[in-house]
Amino acid sequence: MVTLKDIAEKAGVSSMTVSRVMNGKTGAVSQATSERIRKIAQEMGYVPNSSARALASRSSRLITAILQEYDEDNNPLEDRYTSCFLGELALQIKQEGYDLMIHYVKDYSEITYSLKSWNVAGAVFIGMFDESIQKLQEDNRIPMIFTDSYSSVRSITNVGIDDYRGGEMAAKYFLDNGHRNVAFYGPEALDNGVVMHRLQGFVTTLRSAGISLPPENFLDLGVKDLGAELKRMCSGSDPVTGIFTTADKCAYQIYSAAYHAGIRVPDDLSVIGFDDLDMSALITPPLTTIRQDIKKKAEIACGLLMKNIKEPETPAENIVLRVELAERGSVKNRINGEKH
Amino acid sequence: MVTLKDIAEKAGVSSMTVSRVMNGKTGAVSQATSERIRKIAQEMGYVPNSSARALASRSSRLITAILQEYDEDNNPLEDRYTSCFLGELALQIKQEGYDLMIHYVKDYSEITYSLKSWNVAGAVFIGMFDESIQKLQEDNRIPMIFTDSYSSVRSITNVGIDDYRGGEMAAKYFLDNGHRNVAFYGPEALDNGVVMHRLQGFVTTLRSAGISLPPENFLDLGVKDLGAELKRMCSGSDPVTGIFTTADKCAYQIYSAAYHAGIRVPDDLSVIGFDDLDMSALITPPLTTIRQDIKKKAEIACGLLMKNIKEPETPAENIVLRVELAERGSVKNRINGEKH
DNA sequence: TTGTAAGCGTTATCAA
DNA sequence: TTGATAACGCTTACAA
Repeated sequence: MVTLKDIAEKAGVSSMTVSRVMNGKTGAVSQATSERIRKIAQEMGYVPNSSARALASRSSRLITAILQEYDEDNNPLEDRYTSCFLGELALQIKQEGYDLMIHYVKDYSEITYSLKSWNVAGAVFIGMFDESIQKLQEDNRIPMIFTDSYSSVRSITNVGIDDYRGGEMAAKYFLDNGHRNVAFYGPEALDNGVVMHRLQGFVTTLRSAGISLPPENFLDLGVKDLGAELKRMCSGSDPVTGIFTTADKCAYQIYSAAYHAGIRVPDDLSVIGFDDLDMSALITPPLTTIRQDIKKKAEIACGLLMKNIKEPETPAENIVLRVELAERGSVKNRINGEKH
Repeated sequence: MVTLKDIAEKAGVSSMTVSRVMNGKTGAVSQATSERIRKIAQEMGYVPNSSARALASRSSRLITAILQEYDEDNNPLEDRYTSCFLGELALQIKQEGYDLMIHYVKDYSEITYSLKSWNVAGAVFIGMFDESIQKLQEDNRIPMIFTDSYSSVRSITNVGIDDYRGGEMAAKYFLDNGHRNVAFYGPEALDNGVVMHRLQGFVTTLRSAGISLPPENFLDLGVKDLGAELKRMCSGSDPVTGIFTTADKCAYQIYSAAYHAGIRVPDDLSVIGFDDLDMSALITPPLTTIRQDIKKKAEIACGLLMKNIKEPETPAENIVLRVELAERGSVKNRINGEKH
């Protein structure tokens, strides 16, 4: 391993001088020595020891991404939304010259560990951490960026989207296309800020058009036989004609279940998703969905993080990104028969 | 920040004693002191400083996953195969008590940095690194696990699958179902060991049945208008009836292009994919594909890594996992008309 | 069973 | 513009 000292000896200077050069503290070192040292370091294949750096400077150029580890069969990175976000984050963080660790955490002690153990410069939280936020802030003074949080704690920096508006748009689109009996498919809403707001936007908009969602039109993610439920809904004298779901990946499940149950999308059942994953444009029929810009979210998360690292006194801010309707082919217009 | 020294003072012992306790070097410390120290550490919220540890012990409980950064529009983690592998790897590595960094790398110097800078205990390479392997091994003495490598360097530890066999199975399945004119869709094969072997297995099997793949039946990933190409192939006096592709995600593209071109899968065109991503069972028709066990691959990669960390003299081994045919609904039997 | 001393590679601080 | 020295928090090696 090549150290500062090795280079210093070869160059006939002190290791401090080398340190200054390696850190680009030019202006403090003469042009000539600087050049010479840089060259020697290059030749010897010097790579700075980040551990030593972190120890001596009490901070590191290291960011940790904290993901919630639901359970062992449900890996966060198997979720396309999450992997897409993390991928973009990784790219951005690299561009800023930082390194990235990923930490799956199950409980509070694991979060603490991941924050303190490596003297990380900052952290990005991916997933639901609303309950821990208060304590997290008291216990740590490092910049933390949350995503999609609806925590009541005002002093956190968060990047999210307008979930309520997304639900609104979906409802409005169903209404505009002549759907009067619609359903919802998603996780039980109350334990998740994001889902709850999407659902609220959806339900409220329907209600103001005089339409209510009866309990039997709520399909839980854990439902045993989705196809059978769909069949039940889509039959009878007043069949459900449209279903809104809280994530595109759930829409894919609906497509599959519908196919096997002999229900045609969108002729028998229209579907609106949420996220606009790249797959959504590829499936048949292409999925009409509420689009959010995941990459932009990651970009902003990284930007906020850097800002907070450089200026620790930056006030907390909550950024809400827009959503938009990606109009494709999974909703049937029941007025003129067209498919969007 | 709570340090060993803080705990030591509170407990009235030396920091070495605390260190021993924290590292579970029980047997070297009396039961009583051990208990007491553990309790104090707990109360004070002690978290070991990994940087200091790494520095002092010249090794860290840190693994780096090295991913190839193709270009900025093509993030490795957007690839479902990669994110699935990495997700499982993250889980496994956590279970072993190690931390995980991810490094996107573009050139050799970036690999070197990611290996040396943090004194990592080991590295897992995801993607193609065949050219660098030789130099990598000379420059570094840490355990390195490669995946899907067809490097000619014999002394590397690798986990891969039987790509050739996968191609073989696809060809055989087409033949068994009465397809005589088939095509291939994938990246230009020569620059990628995995693709090349899949293709070879495919082509060789066809050839021994007296069938050859004319150049116009090779579709490049970069083709401008996939739908038009498909249309061209599927028309004429001797239309292509089946297409094999090197990854499920490419099969999805085929589905989409076929749909828009008015080509029915599998009635007009049968499709066989590779990987068996979770989406493949969900799309319509469900995709017949060559399945590989991505999670198992990650599990084995982690296992090999740990073995190499604990016993540095472990000889190199190349593990080849089986593939199998996931028979679903995207291949039509041209003999009896059934769809698999 | 416990402690002392030295040192890991770097940076902060102060002095020259 | 440069260098000496003392940390940073921990572990290794050895001593008691």
